[in-house]
Amino acid sequence: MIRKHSKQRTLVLNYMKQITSHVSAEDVFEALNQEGKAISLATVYRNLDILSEMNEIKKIAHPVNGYVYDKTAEPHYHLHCVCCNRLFDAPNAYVKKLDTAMNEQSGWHIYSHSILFEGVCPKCSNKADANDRSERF
Amino acid sequence: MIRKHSKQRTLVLNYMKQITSHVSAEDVFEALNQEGKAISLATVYRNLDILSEMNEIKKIAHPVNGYVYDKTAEPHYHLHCVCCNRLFDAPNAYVKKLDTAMNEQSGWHIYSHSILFEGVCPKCSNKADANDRSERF
DNA sequence: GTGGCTGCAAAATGTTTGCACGGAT
DNA sequence: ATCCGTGCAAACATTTTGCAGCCAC
Repeated sequence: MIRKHSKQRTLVLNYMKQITSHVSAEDVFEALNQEGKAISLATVYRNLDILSEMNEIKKIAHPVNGYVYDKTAEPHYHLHCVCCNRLFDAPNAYVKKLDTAMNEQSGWHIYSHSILFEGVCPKCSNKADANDRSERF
Repeated sequence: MIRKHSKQRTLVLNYMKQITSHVSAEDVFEALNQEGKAISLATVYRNLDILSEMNEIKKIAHPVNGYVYDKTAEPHYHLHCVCCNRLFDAPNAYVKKLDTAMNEQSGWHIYSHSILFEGVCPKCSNKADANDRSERF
């Protein structure tokens, strides 16, 4: 389908390229409106999906909070904090050879893979320690 | 919380232990009722969550179809067919050392990880080939 | 008898869709 | 002029919740 330029799609894309974490459609909707940029929630949903399709961003299934969008479509890995449920990018590089290996091993045509680490982020670890301490006294 | 035995939870657990793929709550609901085992959808949801909590099964975010449940809580890897959207277990073993490595690299307390391979399953590859062929003639 | 578990229906949540209008090409 | 994109509200799919009665302990 031939896509036309639209002010709203540009708003969404610019917002996505500037964020550092991972956002829901609702997040984008609220952030843009807070900035005074009027846009409807349905349009945010539509454009996030279109931008995913255009490989500008990536839609990912959050382990507990529905779908979130990633500022890039480049494959990389994630850390999920089971305590605060936030999602972070992992610091290591993408291991492309896992794809070719799985390709041969499974008989599938593999495009890419993603790794999701489950754990507790430093912030929540500290909070837990503080709680442990306070519980002891 | 103290858990009491219930006929319905046993039904759900038995069903989960016997399946080979990955199922939604709706799937479990329909399958059990088809077998003549009366159970309500809300109870299926409740028990799937309880069983996850008890580490008998695992709730996973399907990349496109909401949540599905895995017959085991043992960490392992998955293959997702972007064509038919079915989810399969990967044939390779869990690499525990990825967790310790990420632990050191990130400063997080890592529990486990999962790898999701994206690709096209053999069945869909064949279908696509057939289509290509038919389109040519 | 207490308190968890169930079915049912209602509610809540998250996302998509139909439609008439406005804007890009 | 065409037809894609928008806002709005309604529709929709999925999951959760409140409640009264039932059942396990």
